[in-house]
Amino acid sequence: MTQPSADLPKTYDPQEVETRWYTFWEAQGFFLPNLAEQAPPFAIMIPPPNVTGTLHMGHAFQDTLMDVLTRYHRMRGAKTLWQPGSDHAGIATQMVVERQLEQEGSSRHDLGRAEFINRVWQWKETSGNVIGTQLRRLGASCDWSRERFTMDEGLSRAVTQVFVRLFNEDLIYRGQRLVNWDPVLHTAISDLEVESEEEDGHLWHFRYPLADGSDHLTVATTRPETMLGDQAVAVHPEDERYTHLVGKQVHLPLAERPIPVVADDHVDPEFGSGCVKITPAHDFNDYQMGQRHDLTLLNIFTEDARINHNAPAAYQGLDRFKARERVVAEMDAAGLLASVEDHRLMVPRGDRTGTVIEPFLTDQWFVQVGPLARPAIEAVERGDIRFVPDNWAKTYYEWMYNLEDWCISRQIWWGHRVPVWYCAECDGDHLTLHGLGNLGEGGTPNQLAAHGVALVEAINQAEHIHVGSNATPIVPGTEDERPQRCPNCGSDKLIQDPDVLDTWFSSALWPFSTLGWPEDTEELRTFYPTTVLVTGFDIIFFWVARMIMMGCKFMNNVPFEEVYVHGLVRDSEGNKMSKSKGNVLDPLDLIDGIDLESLVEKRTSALMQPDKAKAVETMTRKEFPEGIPAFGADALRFTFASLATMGRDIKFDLGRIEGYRNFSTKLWNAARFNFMHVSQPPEAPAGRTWPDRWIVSRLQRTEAEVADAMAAYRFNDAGHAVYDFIWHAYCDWYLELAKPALQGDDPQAAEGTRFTMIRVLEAGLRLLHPFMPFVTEEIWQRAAPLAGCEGATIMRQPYPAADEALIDAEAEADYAWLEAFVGALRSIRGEMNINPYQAIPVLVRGGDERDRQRIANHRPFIDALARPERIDWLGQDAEAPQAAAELVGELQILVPLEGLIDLEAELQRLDKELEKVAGDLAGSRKKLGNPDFTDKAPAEVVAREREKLAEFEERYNQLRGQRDRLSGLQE
RNA sequence: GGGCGGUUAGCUCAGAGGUAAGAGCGCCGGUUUUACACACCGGAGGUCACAAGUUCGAUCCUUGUACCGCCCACCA
Repeated sequence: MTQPSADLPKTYDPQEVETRWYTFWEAQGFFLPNLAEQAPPFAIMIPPPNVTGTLHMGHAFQDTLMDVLTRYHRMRGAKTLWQPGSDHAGIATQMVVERQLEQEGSSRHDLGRAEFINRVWQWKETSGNVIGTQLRRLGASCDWSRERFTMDEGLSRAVTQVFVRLFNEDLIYRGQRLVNWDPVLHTAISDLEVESEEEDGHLWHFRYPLADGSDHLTVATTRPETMLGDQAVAVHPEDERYTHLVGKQVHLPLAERPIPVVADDHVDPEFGSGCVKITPAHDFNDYQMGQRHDLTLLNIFTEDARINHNAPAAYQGLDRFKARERVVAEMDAAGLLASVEDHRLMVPRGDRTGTVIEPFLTDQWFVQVGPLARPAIEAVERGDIRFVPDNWAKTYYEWMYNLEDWCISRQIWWGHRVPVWYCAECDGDHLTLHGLGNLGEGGTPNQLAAHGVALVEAINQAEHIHVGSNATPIVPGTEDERPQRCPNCGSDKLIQDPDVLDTWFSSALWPFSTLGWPEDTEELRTFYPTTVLVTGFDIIFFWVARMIMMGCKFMNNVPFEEVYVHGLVRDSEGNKMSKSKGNVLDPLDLIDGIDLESLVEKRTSALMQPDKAKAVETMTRKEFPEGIPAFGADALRFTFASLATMGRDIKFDLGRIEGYRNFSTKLWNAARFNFMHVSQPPEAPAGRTWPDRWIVSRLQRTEAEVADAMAAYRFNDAGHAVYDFIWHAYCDWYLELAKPALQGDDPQAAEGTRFTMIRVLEAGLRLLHPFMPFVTEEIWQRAAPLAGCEGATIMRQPYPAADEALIDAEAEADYAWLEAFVGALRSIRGEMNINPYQAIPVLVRGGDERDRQRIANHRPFIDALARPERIDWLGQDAEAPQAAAELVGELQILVPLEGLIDLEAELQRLDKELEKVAGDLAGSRKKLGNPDFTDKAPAEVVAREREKLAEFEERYNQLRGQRDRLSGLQE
């Protein structure tokens, strides 16, 4: 068993403590749920980070919230699973490894498919999943024994199952469609992976001559190069300028072929000339119009967006942007360029490569989402899934009602390969094998056979296989991994579809695939549906919606009951953090610290535009002149929890984390104080003093507050309640109130105080543990035995729950009185600049019997906290000396001025106070003078207002009298 | 074009139809007291973006305006 050091240093050193405890927890298996336990389940699936990724602030934020929830529910007795894992991140990972190969002067094509995939696995084993280590540093209490990877055998089987079942239900189909094509990656991507930004461009106006040479039409385009694929010119059917031309032909320049003029509602007569060129194979709108008018789909691009053989010879092989220049130049030369104007337009770019995406005509696999969407929408409507905050449900509906079919095939190598085969014999003409190495150039199976090439060998060697639209898919039977023979001809020469599935296809299954589906496992029965999903709004469409669809489809139940949607972590200026902007903070640097030079180096090395390095450096040096100190994981976690307010982005500033680092130190020192006074378990006292009863009462209130806040995912409120309790109630007041007894000469009183002091500390540690797991464990290990607790770890102790019976109104009233009394004296001291250690004589007057008793009973506390020299009662009519005065209820507290206080200063102070009370008084009178208020407002509100008025009046008169006496004496 | 969110103390943010709007940081003044200067004590600081409406009462509800931000959408 790990033990905290016997002599606690003055300041808490998180680094050593944190790693020590994490190792212990993990080794002891404290993170694993006990399936045999009779307890309600609580499960959270981690949104699987990319295996290529490192922990950024967004992760750290999100994972902190998940861990707070996990630890909280675990301590509350739930059978708790936080399921960790990572995502194979097809495109991202493939890019990482390809970049490596590039540095070695190689490429994936040099390696071939099988070898390349090998290489990726190798990379994954050695350097993948850095995040796992980082999560541990953060304190994440995931069940690492159940860690999953989306390409694990089990998860891959789930992918195949899902694909085959959807395919057999016609919910997955293959089709030739216009898709978003990334010419750098040579793959299709989904709509969601395209990010459109407004950019500066031009609008070119071209003249297309009529075929009969009589006139011309002017069309406007932002993409001149696509004209090589134009199939028509469209005008609005009611546009009188052009109706007579509909049905005629224009001559398409450069391509030198005739195309028709068609009429279509979609054309906006107000825009440009009111004529639109139609390129059905290269624009989504034009594709639609092409369908309506039965136009040919003429593709003029290659896979890397060069001009292909369908265009005039002079253009073939040209890059799209070069082709654009050339088209413009030639049109201009031919006198057909009418004008050019500047134009802002939305440019679609790939979210990974940043390259301009092309609408491109290819064969792809799609999920028909309509039938899947309906139950998923209903699940949220019915309340089976609740979004927190609930406005996100609207965003969800909005998207779900407008779903387009989901393109799930990707032309990359790293990922789950589409579980579809084709028969080389039956489909001998529809399959083309490319890059066969020494077997030759390639060709269809039939052609290869004609040349005497062994098909199986060719299949194995093919670097790329093209599957024609008419090929017949063969999918595995439900239990099989792959079909052995063609069901049609019995041939075993089957060729697998070359595409892999969108990464999100497998992540959509995460909530059940990680629990063992399609097997009916105990974990699945126990933890599905999971309790809550914690995620950012940015992946509601990518991931959340798809999990709901898949869960409803394959589990007949929602994947989670609640979705907590958090905001984005931004820098202190409110900018999105990004490496290319050089404004990122690494959560690990906040935990362990980093010196300025390293920080500057780190931030300037990953810039997109290297010329910004100077600015980034200046900014960094200004913001972090001393670098970043090691705040510790606890401080970082508490900061995130405190900033986690509903549906709002958070700006991360160092002041906040510094404050919470201080909080951990504060707690540390409160513990040191305890250990100074408590060395063995104190005896339970026969009766408790009022400060003891008060702090216990206050603890119950805090516990209730935390429970309410946690139930509503109000992490900030929960954190604040604990903070306020520990710092302001326990440290500032309770420990100060404990000192007289601890240092006094009544051993029984001291023992009773020790008893309460250590037990409240212990409860406070448990209360705080989900937020600050490390420092609480470190202290708890030592405090627990003294507080009569047993156990190997705080993280498996029961979470403190409020006990109504321990709420003590009387003790709370005593405390409130004392706080006011002491506060009054401190305020006089503070404002009159009296040294805190100079004893001051105090006179009291007025008040009631209760006040008398309290002054007598609480005298030791008053002495300790306010240091009066003596307290004397003054008769109601007795002449008071010149004095500074405060009021506690009706009790007047006077501090004689003589030798202590400046009369002028006290008069000013009184005037200020009088002014304030006069304002309150007037407000209250006005309110009560309004018959509408007294008649219509609820009786209790009116009654409370009357009480208030009486108080104000009393207070005002007292202050007035004091002021008059003082100024009278002055004259 | 549609939708969503924001505007409260110098800064970062909480907040509820009804006392006198809060916290942390920062600021000002005081204190090295035997847990803690990463501390303690006292204090200053807000027309709750603007306008109208509902109400006995609005900073909170409604509508509108302004500014900021985000998401979605096919105007070439």
